[in-house]
Amino acid sequence: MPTISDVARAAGVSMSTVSYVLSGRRPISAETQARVKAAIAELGYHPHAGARALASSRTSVLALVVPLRVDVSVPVIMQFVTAVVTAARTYNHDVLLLTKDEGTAGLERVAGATMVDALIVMDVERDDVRIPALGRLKQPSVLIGLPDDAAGIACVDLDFAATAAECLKHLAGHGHRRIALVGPSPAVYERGTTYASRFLTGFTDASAELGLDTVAHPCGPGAAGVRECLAEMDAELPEVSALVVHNEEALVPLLEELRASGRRVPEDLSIVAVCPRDVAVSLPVRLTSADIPAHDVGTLAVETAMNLLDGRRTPGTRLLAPTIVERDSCSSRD
Amino acid sequence: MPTISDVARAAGVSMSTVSYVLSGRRPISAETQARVKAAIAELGYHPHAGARALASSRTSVLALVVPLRVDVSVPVIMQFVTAVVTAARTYNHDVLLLTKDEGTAGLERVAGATMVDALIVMDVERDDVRIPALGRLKQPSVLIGLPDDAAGIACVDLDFAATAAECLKHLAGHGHRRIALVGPSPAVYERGTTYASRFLTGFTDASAELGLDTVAHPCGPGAAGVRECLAEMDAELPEVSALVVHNEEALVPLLEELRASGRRVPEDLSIVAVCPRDVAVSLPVRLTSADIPAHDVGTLAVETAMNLLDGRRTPGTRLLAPTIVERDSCSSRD
DNA sequence: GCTATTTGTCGAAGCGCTTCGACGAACACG
DNA sequence: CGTGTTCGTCGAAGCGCTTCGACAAATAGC
Repeated sequence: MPTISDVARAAGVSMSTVSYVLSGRRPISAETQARVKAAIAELGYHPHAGARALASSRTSVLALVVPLRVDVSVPVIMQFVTAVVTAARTYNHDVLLLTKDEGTAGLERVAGATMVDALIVMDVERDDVRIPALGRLKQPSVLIGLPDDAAGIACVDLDFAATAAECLKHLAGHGHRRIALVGPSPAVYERGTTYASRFLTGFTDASAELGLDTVAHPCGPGAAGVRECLAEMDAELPEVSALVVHNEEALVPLLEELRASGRRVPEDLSIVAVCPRDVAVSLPVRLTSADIPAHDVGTLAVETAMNLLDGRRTPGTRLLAPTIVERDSCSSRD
Repeated sequence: MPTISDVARAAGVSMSTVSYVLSGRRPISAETQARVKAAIAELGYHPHAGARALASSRTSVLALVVPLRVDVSVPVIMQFVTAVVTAARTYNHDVLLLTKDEGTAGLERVAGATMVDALIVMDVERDDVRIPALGRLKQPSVLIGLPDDAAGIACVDLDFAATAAECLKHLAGHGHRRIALVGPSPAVYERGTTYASRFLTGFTDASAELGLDTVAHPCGPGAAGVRECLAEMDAELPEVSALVVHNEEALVPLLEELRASGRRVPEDLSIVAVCPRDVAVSLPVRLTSADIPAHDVGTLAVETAMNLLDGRRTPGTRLLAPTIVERDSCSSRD
């Protein structure tokens, strides 16, 4: 492996000149640059990441903490991950993958060892123990999600309250007045992931504002969970004409259950789902949905981290506005 | 951030002694060890990863290259990823995540910069351009998959040929003689991922050996793909009594299509699927399946990498034996 | 009891890079 | 034409760690 001094010798310049050609931190004449670059290419030189990190205290690596086997849908997680990795690469950074189950120790390990320049943390909970730990690190961090108290840490997420409101407005616009929310599984609420409660709050508020009759219920896993949820809703508010489904896992069994009980979508029952685009279009009925913009959120998280690294001030919290895409699961009721 | 010399001073020893306490490469008396460890704990010392990498040429990081938005099922990819990350941690390594779309350049970048000790590459194709590139690196690598010519690189995968044979034996054991294979989408074959062809070969060979009547067809995406695939099979080999499904994406639309056309599973048609356990159990009918042991494969890949790093010789290719788990989608035919 | 060996520790030399200060050369200004 | 600047380059001092050789002390071997 050639080193910077091999390059310097080959190009007939000093090491520092090579370094400045690479970093652009000082002006170097065009001819010298050309010679250095030629030498680099010819020798197949790559700067040693460790040496660079040691000398510059910059690693060009971002940590990304992902949840493992939780009730967040796996494809959505993967979308975040690919968005973050792709965005990081556009800033010449790589991504070190940590799992949530390492908890606080994992964060302290990679930060303490100066393995990363910044951290991006997914699936933060209402009162996440990792937040104070992140605050203690010398590296900046960005949360994907919105805890009760972010303690000054930057957050990025979809605006779930606004999303709920949009779903209701969409249905109300189609003439629906009696609407039920099929929420995430009770486990999600218990775990304290705030997107569930933010959505619920948005739902309740918008319902009042629009003067609708609504109920909301969590929905447990599997066909059994769906059946139970539907039954309870039916008891509390009979004859709903539309469903807002904020639970990806429930989508397949829900449609199956409705079909089995003879309720057609959208003729008998309209549905607006909150899920990524590809899930919405891959089901038997193409669902009108509020897309979860995993890609945008991931990209924005990386951008925020980069701003922080460059010492730029950034807004504490960025909530992305929802977009509803009309497909085939909503009918008008007049 | 305290450095090793802060620790040394606090413990009243030399830097090298601290280093040897940490690495265990030289004998250090119990008392000294205790003092050093106390100092480390008190100061909250973490060795600087870059400095360590520079001095020792070891990074404690593994690269993992994952496919992005391909026709491999996302949950399966995620299982590999979590298995690799978890296994890596048991060896005190972290994982740097690369995406396949960076191609050869990504491998050369992280290896050339000495960011990683070894590379694990998923989704290798029949004649993958990355294989020669991997051979040129100074770091060892492990492939998940089995190319035509691994060029001396270690490979780990499920034994798909044996899996196909097991599926057929299972069905034959239940008295089925006319069996169809619903294969991956044509795109998978074209891309040259060998698991598809290995499975197909195993299927054909076992079929001949067992004296069965079989057909095999790829199956395109969505309900349309499934319908077309079923129709063609029906034309070529009418009245099959069982299906081997080697296509996760097709599972949901396939079951839906069978239900719609009034064919009950398993009364009218038996099914053995090749998919991860959780997919098999989450469908309307719990499927008898050959589990894809993503966890085992990922773990084994990391173990292999570690052996390689320690200079231990390892077998060139490790193919894991399949396991068929009986559930509710196979009936006996006498 | 005297030479080998082992045990426990230290000092110093790098690992490959960035960055600061220095300095001559070229250029600008009045 | 002197005096400031800017430009382009160099040398050297680290960044924090590992590891090699050295060496005193303790232990073993005969």
